[in-house]
Amino acid sequence: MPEGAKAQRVYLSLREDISNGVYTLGQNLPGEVKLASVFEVSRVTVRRALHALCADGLVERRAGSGNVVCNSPSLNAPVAMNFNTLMPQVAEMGRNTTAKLLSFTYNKAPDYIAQAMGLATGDPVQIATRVRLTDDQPFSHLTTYVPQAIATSYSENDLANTPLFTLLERSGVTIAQASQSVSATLASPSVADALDVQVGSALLSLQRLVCDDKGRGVEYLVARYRPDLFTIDMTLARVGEESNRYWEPTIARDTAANKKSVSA
Amino acid sequence: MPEGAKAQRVYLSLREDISNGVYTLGQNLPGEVKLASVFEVSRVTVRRALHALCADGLVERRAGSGNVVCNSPSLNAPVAMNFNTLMPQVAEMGRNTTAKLLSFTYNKAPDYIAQAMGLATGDPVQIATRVRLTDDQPFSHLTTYVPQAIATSYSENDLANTPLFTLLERSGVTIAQASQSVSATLASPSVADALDVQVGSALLSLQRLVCDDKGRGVEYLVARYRPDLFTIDMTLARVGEESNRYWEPTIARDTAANKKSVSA
DNA sequence: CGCACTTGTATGGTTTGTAATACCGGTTTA
DNA sequence: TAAACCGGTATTACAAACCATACAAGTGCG
Repeated sequence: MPEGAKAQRVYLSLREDISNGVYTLGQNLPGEVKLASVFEVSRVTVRRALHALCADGLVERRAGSGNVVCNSPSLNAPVAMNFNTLMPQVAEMGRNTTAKLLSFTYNKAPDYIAQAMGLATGDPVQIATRVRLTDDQPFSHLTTYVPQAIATSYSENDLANTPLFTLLERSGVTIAQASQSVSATLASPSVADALDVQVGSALLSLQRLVCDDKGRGVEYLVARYRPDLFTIDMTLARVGEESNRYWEPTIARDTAANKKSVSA
Repeated sequence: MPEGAKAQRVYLSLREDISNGVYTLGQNLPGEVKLASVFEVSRVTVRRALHALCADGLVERRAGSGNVVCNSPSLNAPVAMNFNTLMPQVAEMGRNTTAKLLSFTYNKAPDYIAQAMGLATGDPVQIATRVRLTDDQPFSHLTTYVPQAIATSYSENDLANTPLFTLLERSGVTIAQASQSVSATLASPSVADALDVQVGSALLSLQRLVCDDKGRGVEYLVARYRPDLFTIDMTLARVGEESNRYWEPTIARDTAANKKSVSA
């Protein structure tokens, strides 16, 4: 298997560091030879990455002096969706953002999904892939799996305009519980294309299983988010006495105050 | 800029499709020539990708017959730490895992951290970098920033053995609130080395600001987690009536039951 | 100035990924 | 059985990416 372009890895890594505040706007960045030894590549490769950063307007190259950071991408970014209990804000977002339906089929679900939802292997599910945009910028790539019996109660058109929760609850499903798991993955070509990022970028990954009051799975979500446009924020309060102190999530509908405290 | 290995793109794309249910377990996958034309690469390139998939145990290659899907990824994942309210389980983990102190200095904090903690730019903070391992596998890379006045109440040795929360509360600090932000980043050379992953791998990223009862920042955490060994899990319950339904986090100390439902 | 450091440029050679083509052998189906 | 498809293998060729090196030129500082 090919190793994957090294120059691109250097480029992405440096871009990360800049947007994460490792290198601030003043006069910084290690020298080319230093970077080359850190990344264990040749200086030519480092230069390719630096040229790309320069073309992006992130660094300015000064012969004899060094490379200075002259802009930060995510600083003035239209950041971010934020949520505490995750779901409610997603529902609210449904009104402020646009969605695009990429694919829509009925098929049997992958085993691990069928198993998690409590379906027999081979049961048909509706598989829909959507992309959500804010200000014409795609920030999330969602693939949902819904048992066919439930899914037939709404149309392909509904899906493009209305959040799935609303559709499900309108269909008479009583949503009771959800369990979700957050992780990170690399952008595969298809989602990279849909999210308008480079292949190999880091993406926030979310898997969610939604169950009704009878414990049957009604939705399984596989989501990918652009980390520069989307973060999962939450605030916790320390409660309890003495040796029995523990953390409790703060239920904050209006979390505007938190946005500034922990940037991203 | 290099384009990034084609064979790898085909590999990732196919893997995505398999795990997303586009190709199910039966007898499928288009022929090699068909795939080559779809991806607009040569047949040799497709074959490389298929060989890699075969080595992963995802497809079985049958001469004369075709390629059949024989497994789905993420099934046998060696998952994972899991937590709901994040903090308590971290404290529990402190006893089951080992930690290694990589660096320990007093220095001025980066601008954006000083600002978030409400410090004057230039105020010295203790900067400690630790790696946590489970079964000798490093899974998290933590960098903590603590104001020097507070940090002097415990020793460098304490830090390697005891969770920071315990140390802080033992020092008389009244921890009141925390706000955190979850995202994804690429592995930079230094953390990649510490976490034993390739440079450019995807990592789960967590930033956390902890404040005391007077609203002063007492700890700022920058954490990186290996997505294959660590996920953030949580369960939510749907409560409320009719139009006022919303999600509420389930406070689950014992979340063993959730582990199986949403794998990773 | 002169030294130490930086980026800019040029050269040559090696490695790697990719393409195009041809041929062999197994599988399926008419 | 024979034709049509499939994957397995091999060859040749080309281009891109990468590396190592050396040297020129710009900058900052004592």
